[in-house]
Amino acid sequence: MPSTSTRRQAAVILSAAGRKRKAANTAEVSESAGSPVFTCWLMKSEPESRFENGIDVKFGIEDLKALPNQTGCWDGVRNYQARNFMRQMKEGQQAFFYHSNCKEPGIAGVMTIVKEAYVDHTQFDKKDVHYDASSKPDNPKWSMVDVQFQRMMKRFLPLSELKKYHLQHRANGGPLKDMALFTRARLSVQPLTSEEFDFILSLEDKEPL
DNA sequence: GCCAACGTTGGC
DNA sequence: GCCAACGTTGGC
Repeated sequence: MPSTSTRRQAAVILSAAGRKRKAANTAEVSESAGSPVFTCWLMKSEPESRFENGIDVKFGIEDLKALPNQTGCWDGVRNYQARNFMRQMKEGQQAFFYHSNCKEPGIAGVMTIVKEAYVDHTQFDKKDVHYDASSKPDNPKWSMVDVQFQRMMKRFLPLSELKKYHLQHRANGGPLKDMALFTRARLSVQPLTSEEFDFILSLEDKEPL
């Protein structure tokens, strides 16, 4: 969790350049730097086999759980915004493990960030699906973090249910009205406000909508 | 398998 | 720096 105290009401913040801009949402805003500080995350991965250049890209929450120490590196992110969010992650923060591109998409469990961003070695590996010929070892483009399995959700939270809440909250107000999963659909690593995170956790104890 | 949304690339 | 073409994501 962040060492600086946070404000949750602030919607207008000051960028480093000193220009006023609107925060993406009512996320936490740091006292000092003036950029939004996110503390919770959602990370997507595919739990079902799919072959890319002859290589299976399947990696579901069960695969993470099966690794030594239930810990693995989140490699292969090749999108700048997703990468930048990973670079903001701090050790000890929590992230939802989201299952995408599968029969039942949704949130499967919770993991912990156990190592902050470092060079993703797969960008230099010609055999890797996510090899990037344009990235040079003296100036690597892509980063990854290490994540550790924390727990399964008490019940799987399907995208369809989250979407119902999102639509409801968009109409009448509520914590999921701006959730990145819906407003930034293709982003594979996304920030959640603590309000979004806590609300989603509260759904575990509710009946499916 | 379809295709909408959207990020990236590259010509100009 | 614009923007059309292209490629990818990911729900359905």
